[in-house]
Amino acid sequence: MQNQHIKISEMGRHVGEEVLLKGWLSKSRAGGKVQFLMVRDGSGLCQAVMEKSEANGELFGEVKHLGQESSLEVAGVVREEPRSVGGYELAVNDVRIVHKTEDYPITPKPHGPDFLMKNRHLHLRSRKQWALARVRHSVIEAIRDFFNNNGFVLIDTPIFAPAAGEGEQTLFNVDYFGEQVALAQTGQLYLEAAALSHGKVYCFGPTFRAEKSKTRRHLTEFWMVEPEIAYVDLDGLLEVAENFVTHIIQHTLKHRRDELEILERDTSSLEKIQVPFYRLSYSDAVEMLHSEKAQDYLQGQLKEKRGQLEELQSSIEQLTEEQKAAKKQWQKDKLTHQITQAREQTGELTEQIKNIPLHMELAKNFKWGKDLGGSDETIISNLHDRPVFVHRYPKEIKAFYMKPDEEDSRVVMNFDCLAPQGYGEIIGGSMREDSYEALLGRIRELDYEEADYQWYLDLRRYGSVPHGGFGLGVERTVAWLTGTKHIRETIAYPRMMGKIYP
RNA sequence: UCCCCGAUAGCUCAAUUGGUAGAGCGAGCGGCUGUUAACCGCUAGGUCGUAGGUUCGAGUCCUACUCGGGGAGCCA
Repeated sequence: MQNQHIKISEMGRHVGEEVLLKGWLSKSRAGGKVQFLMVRDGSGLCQAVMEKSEANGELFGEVKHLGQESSLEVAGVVREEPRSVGGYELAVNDVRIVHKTEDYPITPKPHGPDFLMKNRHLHLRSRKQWALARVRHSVIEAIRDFFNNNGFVLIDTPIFAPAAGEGEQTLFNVDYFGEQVALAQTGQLYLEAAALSHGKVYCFGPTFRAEKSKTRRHLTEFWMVEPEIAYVDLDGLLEVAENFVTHIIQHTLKHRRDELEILERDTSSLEKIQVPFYRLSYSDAVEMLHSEKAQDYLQGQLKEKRGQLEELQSSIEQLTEEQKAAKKQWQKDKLTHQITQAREQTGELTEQIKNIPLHMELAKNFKWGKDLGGSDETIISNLHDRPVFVHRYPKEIKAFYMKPDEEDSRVVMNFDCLAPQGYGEIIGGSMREDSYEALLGRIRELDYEEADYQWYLDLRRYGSVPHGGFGLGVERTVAWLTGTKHIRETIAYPRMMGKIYP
């Protein structure tokens, strides 16, 4: 074991050399005279091939009985091998067993989400979860780079917060030396204060929402980055936001190709994305929902889904035939599994088909003044091939600190950014009310506790300037970039309603 | 909070109209020189989520509860 220890990702540079890999056995296939060990070491995956010889007979037998996820060190010669993952493999000379694992719970077969979440601490080792974590890492790297390289100063805002930022019902309450405080839902108010010191600032950390939402888009603890800029207007904010999102995409595409491929993400829709994004006022969005175009789109969807359903049903019939004809038991089971899956998809499609007329009704009858629902957002984002900014929402459905539009006092100067392909809202932002009187009026109108907001009002007493900012949800962004259906896989230890272990 | 679906072996799932619990994978043992969800043979593995009810008889029907999945509302 004198060989140089290298990472699997570096194997291409060591062809023909004797090296040492240190890692874990992710899978193995044993033959009588040769066995294939799939080794992972955190940097990648490598097939190590061990041939039985007179000298290594005992070791060969021992390695053969190693359980999945045993940890080991493997010495051998790197060689090119097109049949192997990554194009290289290791011809094994020696193996040192570090730890023998027995009965590893997660097998290379399908598992249910509940089981995987209960074994999240082990699930993190699986290939897709590994890839997902690395994409997340790069997304966060891109976020930090963008702000650090564009003159923003990082400000860490508190997690114990005395007053509600928005929506008082969704707070997690904490006992703070006998006083009831809440876990922060946003750092924004504190950030506004800091923006008046530095001009451009951002905060980045976890935020907490006690929303009782059990959907694929919600967590109770999620990471949000929030920039805040002094002397900016709404157009300026939109420009920052679109440059920011584009930077994240390009950075990820540049550094995480392999991971996106493991995740089977079709990157072509991401490659296309460039500035400027579409800009649509709320009022125009409402009109779009009422338009022929929206109805046509939904009709098209209906037709497409029905086609898919028919296709699925005929494939189920075919699979059933095949299953009857299958001789081997394992073939039958494989087909049974496929049929089960197809049936599940059928159920999903049927549900979607059932919902489309409902969505058509919702869109057609959408009343100005209401908030956009999930289906409305999906319609709007799917009518565009790039992200869409929807701006200037009705004042009544938005937070107290948002600044009304001078040209139309019914709406505020805010915006949401809708990611394509129905991944929903990834950004929410606004211009902030900078007039003392107007802000105080709003606080009184909504019957908030005036005393709690004195420091916030101070910002309008002393050198108030036009300012604004936005927040981007990391998990939703990662879900979109990776094409992950459920947000719970985009963070190592998801916190959701009723889920706190491990 | 509301609506829909589900809970059977370690895992993924079967079990006809209610009639004494099955398979694959995984695990163990053996066989096989290159496997890509390998393959072949054998072995072990179960309080059918919990509690009650209907019935001669309940995994299957009914009620309540618990847990999970999907969605609505709300949101990033």
